[in-house]
Amino acid sequence: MNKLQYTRENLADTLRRHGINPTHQRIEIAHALFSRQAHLSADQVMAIVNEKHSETSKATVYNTLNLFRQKKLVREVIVDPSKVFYDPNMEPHYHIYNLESGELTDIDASSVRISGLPQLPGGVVAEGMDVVIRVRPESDNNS
Amino acid sequence: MNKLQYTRENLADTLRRHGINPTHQRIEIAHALFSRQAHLSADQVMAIVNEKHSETSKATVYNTLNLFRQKKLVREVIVDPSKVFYDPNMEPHYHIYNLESGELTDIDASSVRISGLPQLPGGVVAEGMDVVIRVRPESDNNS
DNA sequence: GATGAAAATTAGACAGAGTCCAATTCCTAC
DNA sequence: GTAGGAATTGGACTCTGTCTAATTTTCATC
Ligand SMILES: [Mn+2]
Ligand SMILES: [Mn+2]
Ligand SMILES: [Zn+2]
Ligand SMILES: [Zn+2]
Repeated sequence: MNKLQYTRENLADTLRRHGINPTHQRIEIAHALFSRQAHLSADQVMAIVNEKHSETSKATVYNTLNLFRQKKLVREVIVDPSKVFYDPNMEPHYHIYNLESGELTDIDASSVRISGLPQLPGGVVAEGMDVVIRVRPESDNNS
Repeated sequence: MNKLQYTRENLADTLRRHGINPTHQRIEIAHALFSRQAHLSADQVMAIVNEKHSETSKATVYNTLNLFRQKKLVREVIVDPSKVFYDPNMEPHYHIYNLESGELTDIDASSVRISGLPQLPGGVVAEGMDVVIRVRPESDNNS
């Protein structure tokens, strides 16, 4: 499925293919997301990118993640009311969200069949569908 | 479907049935949500409850909405990264979210059929499933 | 009706995510 | 190497939501 290594060179090409000028900061942010194939918050991206030596500002992290989203290089996952997650997996897929741990897991969409959705109201076009299964550890009476 | 009027008296009974002590503030907050049958943010609830004369603090609005959620009187809808919506409709249903206007519309779940979802990982139990169709006005190249 | 304890409410300080802006730095084309 | 547009930066700012200690309300018991 993932044919190529996430080297800086390959990532720069990917950025160019998405119409994004591949700067040093942008490549590092892309590397953080793609090499891990994980759902990361802006804060987590910031920490990863600056762990060796500080080199990318908060403003740039937010600017870049929004740019990536606009250019459809990553998608946003809105499940935690306190922060957005960024997902480098653009294949159609759904999520399991553990309310206790905050852990976010992918569900492959190819096996899932959804039918009976109504017509959309006029004048709008669907941009995507999010499916989130909220789960809790067994026998947990809280929150 | 909604057999009874949302009078303060009936709402007080509903609160009691959910194990919630029906105080003046809690009844007003319930009334804001149920009489409108709308998806409201904490801020909107606050504005409605205080529009005649200020009588409910921000802390109480947040406390009460969280209490209602715990007691399963309302549900949270997480679609806007900047705020949570509270939904008095506890019937299984899904949502259409207009990314441009922020408008949130219900989709009746009874006609929707979802199959092929994988087994949940062990040790967790599903608390619910959220389905959100993100839409945009036709021919809108932005955001 | 007074008394006291538990429950609820409150103002305002606080925290964290995300945005904005003006100043600086970086790239690229000449 | 110069000019100009693009990108980055620190830090102030906004907004949603939480926390806390003080006050008010509720309610059972005398
Ligand atoms: Mn570096
Ligand atoms: Mn009133
Ligand atoms: Zn994912
Ligand atoms: Zn709804």
